[in-house]
Amino acid sequence: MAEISSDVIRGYNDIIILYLLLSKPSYGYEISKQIRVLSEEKYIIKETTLYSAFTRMEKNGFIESFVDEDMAGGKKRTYYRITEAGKEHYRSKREEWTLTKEVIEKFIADEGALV
Amino acid sequence: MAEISSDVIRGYNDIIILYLLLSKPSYGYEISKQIRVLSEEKYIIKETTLYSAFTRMEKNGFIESFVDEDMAGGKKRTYYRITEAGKEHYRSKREEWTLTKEVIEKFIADEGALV
DNA sequence: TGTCGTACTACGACCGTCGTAGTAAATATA
DNA sequence: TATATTTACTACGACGGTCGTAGTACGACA
Repeated sequence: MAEISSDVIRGYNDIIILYLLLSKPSYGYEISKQIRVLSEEKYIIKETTLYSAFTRMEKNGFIESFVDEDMAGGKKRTYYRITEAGKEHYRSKREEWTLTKEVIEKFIADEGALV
Repeated sequence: MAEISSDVIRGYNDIIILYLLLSKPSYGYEISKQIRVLSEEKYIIKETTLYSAFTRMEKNGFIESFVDEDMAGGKKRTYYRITEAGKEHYRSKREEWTLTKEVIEKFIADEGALV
C-alpha cells in the first residue's frame, strides 16, 4: 500500500491543523489523534512536525496559545485557537490546493500510457 | 490570484517531469516550456529545480541521459529518457497522489464553516 | 550593437520535516 | 504491587528538495 511521504504532505500540514482548529481550540495530542482518525490511519503526523508547526504558526499569527492550568496533578496543557489571520491563511491555502490539484491532474496518465 | 508555493508542489515535480518523459525523451528547456503551457501558466518550474531533479532522478535510476552532439554550432543538448524503474516510480507516485488527495480533501471546509 | 531566446552549470541558503532522546504524571494491565 | 502504555510535551541537529544568484555561450533578430 502506498504511503504518504513527507515531501508530498509538506505544505498541507498547516491546512490540516487549521481545519481542526476551526471548530474549537485544541492541543497537540488531540489534534494528532483527530488526524489519524479522520484520515482513517492514512496519515499519522509526526509529533515533532506537529509541535513545530504550532510554534511556526503562532509566530506567524495564525494561532494563539493559552494554557489550561487546572488539570489534575498540576499538569498543564497548551491549547491553540485559530485567529482571524489564521482563517485567512486557511482560505488562501485552500485556494492554492484547488489550483495545485488542477495542475497535478494534467500530469496524471491513465494506465494505458504507461505500458 | 493564488500561486503555487514550493512547499506545496514539492514532491510532485518528479511526477510532472516523468509524465512528460513517458511519451518521448526530452531535455530541460523543452520540459520547462511544456510544464508552463500544459499548466496554462499556473506552474512555472524554476530552472535550478528542474536540473537538480534530473540529476537526482538519474542517480536513482529513474531516467537516463544521452547527448545530442550534432547540433548547429557544435552545441550540445542533454536528453533524458525514462527507464522501467522510472515508470514504476511514476506509478507509485501516482498512487500516492490519489491517497494524498483523499486525505487532504477531508480537511477542506466549505465557506460556511469559515464564517 | 544590443537584447532576447536557448541551454545549461555551480554553489550556498532556506526551512519544513524527521530521528532521536529525554521528561513526567496518569491510567491500564499483569 | 510492579510494569507497560498512554498522555503531553521539549530540545536539537540532520536531511534534502527548492530557490536565489550568478555565470557561460551561441544564434537570431532589430
